[in-house]
Amino acid sequence: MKPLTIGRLAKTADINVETIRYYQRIDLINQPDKPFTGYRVYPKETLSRIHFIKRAQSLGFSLNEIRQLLDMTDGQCETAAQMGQDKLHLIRDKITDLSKMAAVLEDYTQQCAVNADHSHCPLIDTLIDDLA
Amino acid sequence: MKPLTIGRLAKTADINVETIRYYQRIDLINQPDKPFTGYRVYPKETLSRIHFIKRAQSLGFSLNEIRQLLDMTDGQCETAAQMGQDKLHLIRDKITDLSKMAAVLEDYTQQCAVNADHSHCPLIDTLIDDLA
DNA sequence: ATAACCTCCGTACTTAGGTACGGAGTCAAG
DNA sequence: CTTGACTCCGTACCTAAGTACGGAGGTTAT
Repeated sequence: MKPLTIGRLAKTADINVETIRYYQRIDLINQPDKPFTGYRVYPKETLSRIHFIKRAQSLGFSLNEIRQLLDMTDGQCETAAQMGQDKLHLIRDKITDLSKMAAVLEDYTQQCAVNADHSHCPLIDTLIDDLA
Repeated sequence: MKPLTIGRLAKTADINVETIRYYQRIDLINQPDKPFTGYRVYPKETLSRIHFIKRAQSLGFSLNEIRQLLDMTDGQCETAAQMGQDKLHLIRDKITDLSKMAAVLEDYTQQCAVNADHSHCPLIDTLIDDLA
């Protein structure tokens, strides 16, 4: 197997080389030691880590929050439980909000379909108030 | 009732005056005409609009996406339906991902509680793989 | 063994979403 | 009728999350 250099890592993770370097700079992933000669080689765990980062990011977590989530999984099982709970609440809240949002949008698109009368979109204010 | 000047609007919406001005610059809300003398006065709809923006933002929508959502409610009922559907899918996907995330986190915190053995957090890799 | 490609590293630039500043005008309470 | 607070506007600055660049050196396919 070819050594997992930064370029291959980037390609595999479908992410920019510069982004990896950026993640290293901000200590999200750690940079393997540079061998006496040649290029740095990354362990496959780094790939998993990047996957996790990307997924968490797509869920609206900031890199700082993600760092916390990762630190949480990296050790210190004890102190972490509360943080897990906190994040969990955060996530549940997001889900609740998104569900409302989805309901409103569904309603909207449905009304749009039913109401061939396009002169007034009936949800202008409804959209806003229903979210409250 | 005192006229809704930018400062009062900001205070009511719990948002910075500068942010309102920023939203105006990027055409997210529109700036009322300046009277010959005196300050601009905002209609109460602007407040609803800001509420919507903030809420949508907290759901992970960018200001650009929010502009689209708002344009959608502001007129052009017809062309908008598809966009509503698209957003809906996007939201549903987010919900799905968040649910998985929540499940994993729940599992994690539970294991943490059960496993008084804090020397190894059992979910380091699980967390990552379970998300796939 | 040499061209084509990759890595390394520092530095600089970019976009999104704001915040801060400063001077000039406006308003309102004492 | 003045003093303190607010508005207006332009411009500049800030953080997060990258992206781009460029030269010097390492590596690999032909």
